[in-house]
Amino acid sequence: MRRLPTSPGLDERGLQRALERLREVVRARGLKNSSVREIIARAALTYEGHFSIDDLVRGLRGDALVDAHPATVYRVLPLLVEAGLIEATLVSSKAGSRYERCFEREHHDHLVCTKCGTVVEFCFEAIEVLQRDLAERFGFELTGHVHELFGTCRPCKQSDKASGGATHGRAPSR
Amino acid sequence: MRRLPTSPGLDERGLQRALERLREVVRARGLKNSSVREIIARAALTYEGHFSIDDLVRGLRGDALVDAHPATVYRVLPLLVEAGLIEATLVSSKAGSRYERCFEREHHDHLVCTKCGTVVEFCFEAIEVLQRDLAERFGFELTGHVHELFGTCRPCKQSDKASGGATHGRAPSR
DNA sequence: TGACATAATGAAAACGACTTTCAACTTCAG
DNA sequence: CTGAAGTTGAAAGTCGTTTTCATTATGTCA
Ligand SMILES: [Mn+2]
Ligand SMILES: [Mn+2]
Ligand SMILES: [Zn+2]
Ligand SMILES: [Zn+2]
Repeated sequence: MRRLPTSPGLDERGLQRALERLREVVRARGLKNSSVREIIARAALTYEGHFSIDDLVRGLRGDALVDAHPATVYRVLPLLVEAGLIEATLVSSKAGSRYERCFEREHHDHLVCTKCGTVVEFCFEAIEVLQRDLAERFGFELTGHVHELFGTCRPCKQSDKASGGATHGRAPSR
Repeated sequence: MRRLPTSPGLDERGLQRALERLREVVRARGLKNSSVREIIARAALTYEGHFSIDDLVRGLRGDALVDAHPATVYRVLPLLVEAGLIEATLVSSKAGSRYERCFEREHHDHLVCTKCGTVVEFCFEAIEVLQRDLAERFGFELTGHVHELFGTCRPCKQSDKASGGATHGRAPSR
């Protein structure tokens, strides 16, 4: 059982490898290259942590790069998923989808504090193995899984006990 | 690792216990009793399997009982969740929420065939234990989790191989 | 180096699940 | 019984996401 360090954004060399992979998918699907798409891909790949579509759009504007239209971002993200650059994550949040880079990162799942929104990323091989066993037992070929744990982190537990409800830090992100 | 049998709807005695629990919550929250709410609760508790809000509304109409307005169902379901009668399930389906009875049923997670929609309900204590260990390791007090496995069931795998794409049974339920 | 076919884009409208508003209707304590 | 307060259906509103459509960008083939 290992906690993963916060993922830094991809560096320029990694970015090049990722964009190359994107271009392969674009070629394979008979699409055309587009600078806007690559700008969105760069923003997604260099984002540190989990992001919503809105985070990305705002980030683009903030970076003073050409800002892409939300509709375009909505169109591009599925392509980035197909290319294996990003993946949907924290799927059980009822408010909008969230994504994170998966390109050149290892698989992990999430432990979330429902009070303050803290997210711990972990990699637990024993559980992964049991999941595979289970799928095999039932004759399924496993293609993916969603595994999110919810609870109260230690700081939240303590401030709950002490002050009867005040939070210790940032508010839950939605 | 155990596969759960398909849950039959609750029988009349169980229904009475469940409604009693609902009435306790209603009382505790200073609400009033309502026949419509109990009709919706009955429909939810006797539904066999996983249901969407729409399934429930249609079921009510079909049973020739008083049909409740969708808005009312949307209002009542959270109360049933609070009372521990039902819970949200199959949360990663991007289309509307799904629920299932949890009152007098044991906890379980889901293995879903993404081709045909088949859902296998399983109970895997070893994984449950590891989840608790993990949360404790990181100082979290665990309150819940979402665990859904995705894959291809044996029939789908075989029809894929044989006919190059035809499904063996019903289509994926969204 | 065009010129054409076709993909990509922004803007706005449409969508769908869900929530809120509001007037009419129940429920229930006094 | 009566009134205060919760509940309901109907309709409007919200919000994330998708679709439509006119315009612009890309790439292939003269
Ligand atoms: Mn993550
Ligand atoms: Mn189930
Ligand atoms: Zn916390
Ligand atoms: Zn199947």
